[in-house]
Amino acid sequence: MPLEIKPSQALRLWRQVHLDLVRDGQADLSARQTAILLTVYLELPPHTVRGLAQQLGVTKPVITRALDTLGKLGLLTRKRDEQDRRNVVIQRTVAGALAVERLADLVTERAREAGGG
Amino acid sequence: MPLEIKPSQALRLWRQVHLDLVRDGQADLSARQTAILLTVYLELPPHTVRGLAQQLGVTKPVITRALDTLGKLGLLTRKRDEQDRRNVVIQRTVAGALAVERLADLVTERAREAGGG
DNA sequence: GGCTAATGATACGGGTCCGTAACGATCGGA
DNA sequence: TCCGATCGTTACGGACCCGTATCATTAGCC
Repeated sequence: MPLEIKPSQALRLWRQVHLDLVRDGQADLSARQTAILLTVYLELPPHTVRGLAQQLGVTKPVITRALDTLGKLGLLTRKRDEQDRRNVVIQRTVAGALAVERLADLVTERAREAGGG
Repeated sequence: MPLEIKPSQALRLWRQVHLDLVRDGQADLSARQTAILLTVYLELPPHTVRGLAQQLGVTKPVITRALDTLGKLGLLTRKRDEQDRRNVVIQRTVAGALAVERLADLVTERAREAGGG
């Protein structure tokens, strides 16, 4: 069941949600950080720095730094992989799950309002 | 006609579009910059620094700096208001209009794919 | 043990952005 | 003309992020 949405609706939705995020005083995440956060919470674990770098098409330091920031915000954590101690596994947190859930509700609600255009 | 979308669909859509933006090597815009850009292109002119600051709930320097960056990227321009030379009018550009249009298409297409979940 | 390969983190110089405060330019009315 | 109000911008010290190159640690294999 495809999701029917017109370009004008899409833009209104995109704008309104971003306005909400800014006004709610949420952390001003960049597109990269948002992509990382949602990938960790939507895709099946395990998530590694290298894997994320490949998925986003960016270098590893970009991921490391984004994880620093997102970790500082409490949205996710890192843990050594005990099977292969070279790896670091990125894990979800309660605060991160709440933030993602809040975003989902925000988009859903704004989508309802953005109808008919 | 409201836009029916489930939270899980909303999140998949949000993630996929952000992934596309990152992978396409677009400028890594923050939520604030995106909100400003779309406001200028969706709302009726004229747009001023003060007006944008009020709409976003941020201070004026935040808008000035965002306009510096977005202007450097060619996504919009500033012009003195000749009626009241204290004011600066933010104007759209061809490159900006194209970028916004591309975003609209991106969201629309990904929405189609994000259906059924 | 010694080698290579792979992982994630760090160093570096440079750019951007933050919030607060101050600034110059401009308007409008006394 | 002068003076307060308003506009957008800039200064400041500090924090974050960039891309490239390099690093220490670990794994796996001989």
